[in-house]
Amino acid sequence: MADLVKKCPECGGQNLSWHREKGEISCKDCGLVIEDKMVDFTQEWREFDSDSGDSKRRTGAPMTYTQFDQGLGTEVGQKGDLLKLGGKNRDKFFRLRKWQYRISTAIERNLKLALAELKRVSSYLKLPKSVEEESARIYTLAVQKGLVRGRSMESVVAGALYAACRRHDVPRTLDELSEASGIEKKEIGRTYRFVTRELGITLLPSNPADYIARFTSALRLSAETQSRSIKILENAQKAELTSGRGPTGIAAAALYVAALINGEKRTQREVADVAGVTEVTIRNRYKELLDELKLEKEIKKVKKKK
DNA sequence: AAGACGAAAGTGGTTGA
DNA sequence: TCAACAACTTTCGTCTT
Repeated sequence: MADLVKKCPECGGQNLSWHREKGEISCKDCGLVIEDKMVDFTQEWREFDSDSGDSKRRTGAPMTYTQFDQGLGTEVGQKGDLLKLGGKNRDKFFRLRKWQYRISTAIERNLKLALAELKRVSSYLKLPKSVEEESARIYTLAVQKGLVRGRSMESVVAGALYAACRRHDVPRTLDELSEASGIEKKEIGRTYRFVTRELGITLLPSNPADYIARFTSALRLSAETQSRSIKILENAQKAELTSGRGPTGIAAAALYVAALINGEKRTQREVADVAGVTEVTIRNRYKELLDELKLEKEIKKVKKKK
């Protein structure tokens, strides 16, 4: 990480120091802070015993990403340092401080606004705190990488939230994000893809099963139907019906079939609405499910009971 | 009359030359 | 950069309950 920057852009000196605790790289010659508010992302996977723990662990005081500067603000030059410098250097120092100030306040102002927006959307969707933190982290990274330039702040916020939801296995559909944030669906999708690619965040395609719980309660179906649909999903995955398809469509179809079998019929329209897909998609998935999983018998059984 | 079904044409995004 | 392509949607007509 430290080797990304080898020379000080201001004075050309190579005497850089990396303060891990402060999260910054600065030049020891002229005092310019080159990288600010960096975060050490590498992970130590093991902690051998409680003694080595303290030295391996990289977290210090609690740091939260939902505070706009994470409590890690940096300023160029303290009073004490200035007194040691001669006139010429002192001028330089003031210039640098002004410059740095401008940049950091711009970023911080942006972050402050963005995090307010993020909190608003997050509470609208009733997302857990962990997701909010995660998305704030993603957004902060995006800002530092300059990924927000040319994009609206709101859309990047929405994209970060979407990514964080996926990471925490509490997926919300793009439609829901879109409704909560007022950003167009495709715009969210676009920034989401862009941001995750640029930040190297890899995400598994979301699992249809993660949607089931929410859909079940939205349709007020029984717990049996829910577990039934999850079984159907498992079989569908074995039959390789799930790859390449939209996870919401699969989840919706599985739930629809399960409801049918358990005699809690919902119309395709109802299921389609809560899942955010069309009836047609449900029909297609539904048909595939019947073909591959031999569920016809079970459905007929229910029909006979009538 | 409402829901289920299927065909056909359109949309936005990915992929591979 | 463009064209082919897959998944999904929209729309609409027909069949079933």
